[in-house]
Amino acid sequence: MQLFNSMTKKKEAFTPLVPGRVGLYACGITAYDYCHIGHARSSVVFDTLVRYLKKTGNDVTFVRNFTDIDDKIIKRAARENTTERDIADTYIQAFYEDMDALRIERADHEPKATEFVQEMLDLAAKLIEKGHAYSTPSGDVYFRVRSFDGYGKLSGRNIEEMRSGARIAPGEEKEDPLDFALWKGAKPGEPTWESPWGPGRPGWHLECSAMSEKLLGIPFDIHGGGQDLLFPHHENELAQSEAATGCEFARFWVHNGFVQINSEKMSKSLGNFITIRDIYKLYLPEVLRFFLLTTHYRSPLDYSDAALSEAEKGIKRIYQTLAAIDEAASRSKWSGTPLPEELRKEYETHAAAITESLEDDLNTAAALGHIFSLVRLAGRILDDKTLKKSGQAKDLIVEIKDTIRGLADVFAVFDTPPAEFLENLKTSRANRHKIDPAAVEALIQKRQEARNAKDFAASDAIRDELAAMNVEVKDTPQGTVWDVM
RNA sequence: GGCGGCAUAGCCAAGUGGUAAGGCAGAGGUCUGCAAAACCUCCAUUCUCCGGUUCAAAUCCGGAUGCCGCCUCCA
Repeated sequence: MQLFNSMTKKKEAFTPLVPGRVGLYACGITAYDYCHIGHARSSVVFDTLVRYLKKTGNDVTFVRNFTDIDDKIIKRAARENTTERDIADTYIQAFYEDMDALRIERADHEPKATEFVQEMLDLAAKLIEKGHAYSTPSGDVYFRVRSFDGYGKLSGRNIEEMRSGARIAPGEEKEDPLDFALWKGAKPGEPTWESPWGPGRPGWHLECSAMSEKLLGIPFDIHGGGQDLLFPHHENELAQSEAATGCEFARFWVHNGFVQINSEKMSKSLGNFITIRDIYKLYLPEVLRFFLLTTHYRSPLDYSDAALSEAEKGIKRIYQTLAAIDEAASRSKWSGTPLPEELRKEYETHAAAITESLEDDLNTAAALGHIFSLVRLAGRILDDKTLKKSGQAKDLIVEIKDTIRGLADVFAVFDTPPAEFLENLKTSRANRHKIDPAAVEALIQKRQEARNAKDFAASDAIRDELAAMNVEVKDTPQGTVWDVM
């Protein structure tokens, strides 16, 4: 497949180092708070990529780490008068709850930084030995940025330009403002580990270098993460690993775009921070996942209630078609009316285009476009009085259904039984609008009585009343049913 | 200030040289007591603007304008 490589800034044909085996490392969360929509996006992007690589025949080893020791965790533990371990465990647990609902598969390895302290110490020692790092009197260890020629090659910066902006903070014993910490000497009240340089704790960048090398070996195929990690995190990881080993670190760098709120970056200071669990209160997880797939993974994605609700309508339509196909296909007698060749061709064109879209830098947005085209094709057949009785046409719509549902192993949507999805959606929407089903049923009963009496003025008035509650009524041959708008 | 990205219909969005996918909204139709839902059909001679390259450009090059991100922790 073609994959955009942040290192070269262009799409390249992706082929694993060892044919049929892919090693992928994605930076996971720092466990100090609930996951937000941005984490959801990043997780969905790499989950989808892993699923696609597996589907196309690769044996994938996927590593996603947890940062369980860092400034923010320490701060929160202090504020809540508990341990760093407790904070990390709490939010790792929350991560699993949120991500399981989003159908994010567990990674093959989910290392925690604190489990790899020895590997980090070894790596730091190796860097010191090679002259790429140095320790300071207060027990810090810094990476000597200027000692590594390739520094800046990933993020497209050069050292001289960066130097002008960098400053050495008071109390830091850096040789150069650009140097970054591999190891931080102990400060009062912080958890520490023993090291050759005295007690302290690991710097953030070091963990990913140590864990990826240990679990995947270097070089590995794909390193992923959010666009914001490109600099300094990934640049620093690369410098550490390549300086220490002398060989290439990661062959492909894949970065997902940001989720924005009203075209602005989401941040706590702006007060536009949206957690995944906040969204689940209003929308089904499957709707969120579908929404995240409607935009190409490298583009910025603007989150809004309106956008999510639009996505909800879209996926509802797909499920309604799947349900309609099931129902149509359940009849037992079929005519011999032949299926027009061009309809079959249309199906094949779109079905092939779905695969081509995914092959092209995991373009889920384009793939979804073709899925909708298949939905419309099925709708046309279902709408045709002659064709809907044709055995050949039935075969095609069933094939359309199987194609869409078959995509579930990559998209991780579309494989809920349609009736169940539609029912869940109704419940989700009813909750969102605070609709009391019993009250609705009572009104519908009243309306039915009016209708039976042919008192349409009264029945329409009740319908208006329901509409004001966001309830829509549908009079079907099987009786009146309702749904939430 | 340095580096980078983006600009496609009312809104969202795909599209890296061959003549504008798809979704939502909207309009018309089928159905219906009337509706709704569903389904069908229609809906950008044009891709922020100005130049250039080319037989051919939304797509490449140069310039302008606007928006955004990174450069400090961040998915």
